[in-house]
Amino acid sequence: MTRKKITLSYIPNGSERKASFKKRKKGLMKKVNEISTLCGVDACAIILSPYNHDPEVWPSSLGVQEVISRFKKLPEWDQGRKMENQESFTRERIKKTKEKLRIQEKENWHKEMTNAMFQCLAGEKLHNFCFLDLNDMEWLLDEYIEDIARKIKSLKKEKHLKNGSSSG
Amino acid sequence: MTRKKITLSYIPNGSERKASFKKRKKGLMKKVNEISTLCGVDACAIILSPYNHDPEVWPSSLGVQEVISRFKKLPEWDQGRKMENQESFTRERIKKTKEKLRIQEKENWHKEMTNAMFQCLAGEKLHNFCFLDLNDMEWLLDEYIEDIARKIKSLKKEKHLKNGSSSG
DNA sequence: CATGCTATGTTTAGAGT
DNA sequence: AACTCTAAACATAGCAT
Repeated sequence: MTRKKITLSYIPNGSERKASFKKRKKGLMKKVNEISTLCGVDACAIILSPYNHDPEVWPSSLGVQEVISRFKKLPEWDQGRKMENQESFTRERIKKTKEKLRIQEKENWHKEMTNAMFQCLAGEKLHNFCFLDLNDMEWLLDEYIEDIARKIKSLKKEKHLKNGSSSG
Repeated sequence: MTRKKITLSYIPNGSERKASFKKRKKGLMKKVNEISTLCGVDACAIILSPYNHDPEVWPSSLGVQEVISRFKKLPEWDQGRKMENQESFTRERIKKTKEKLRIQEKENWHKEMTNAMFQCLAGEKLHNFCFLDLNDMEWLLDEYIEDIARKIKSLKKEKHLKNGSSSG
């Protein structure tokens, strides 16, 4: 079998999650483009992900600025009205969000453990972790992992050189 | 046959376009919800359409405010950087946009004609039309149509009463 | 005009490279 | 890990009600 029915909940496996994100981001971008082209409406999407430190935006930065400014300008909007037709959706979302929260909390614990470990390795630079949010943390961790991988590699190389050429 | 391959261009027929919009809006909402749930990212979509006077927003007004404020706050973003990976997409979009523009211009002419007609019916209130954009115009027109429908209804009722009870 | 249906076009999970 | 492939899941155009 090549595909199972999706269950709408957080994908625990990191690389699986990233792969899914990449595919779905592309699909979403296409959809936003399609609805705006086919139906002649202004549409944009914004994604904040740990995979790109900057936000990812369609149809373009300028386009979004425009849509946002129109969104903010509308006098009748007033921070949360006209959501009646999204009400049921929102209600359902609350349930999902709570489930997500539980998973996040579990993950947070894991991250904290990992962070503690990394602090031992990377020193006091990490003390300002408390000022960053989770996405930034994950990004930062990736950076450190790469950094450490590089160090390991260079150490191996060094060892190899020592063993290979009998320097002494 | 029940379905043909879509050609990505503005749907000229109004009701067809609206139907497509409704379906695709729902689909887009689902997708935004899915990517944020499955991949644990913050995502939102904003649509400005002539079908709703207010912008339509996911996951919620507050959620969008949050995403927008984070989007605007990010110091490294700086109004248009990090768009390299969307560059080719944007280039293609320019072509589509030009085509869309031509169609819009045609539609605008039509709307102006219709507006002129309504001005004759609704009087000088409409003189400030020139200060509004097209979406607002359409919304306003809907309002006037409803208003006129109400008047017609009440006139009919009046006539009915006169005919029914022989009020001397 | 909205809603529901369904055949078919489109997306994407899982597996392979 | 990033890319390709493919079949199943999913979205939706066109039609019917």
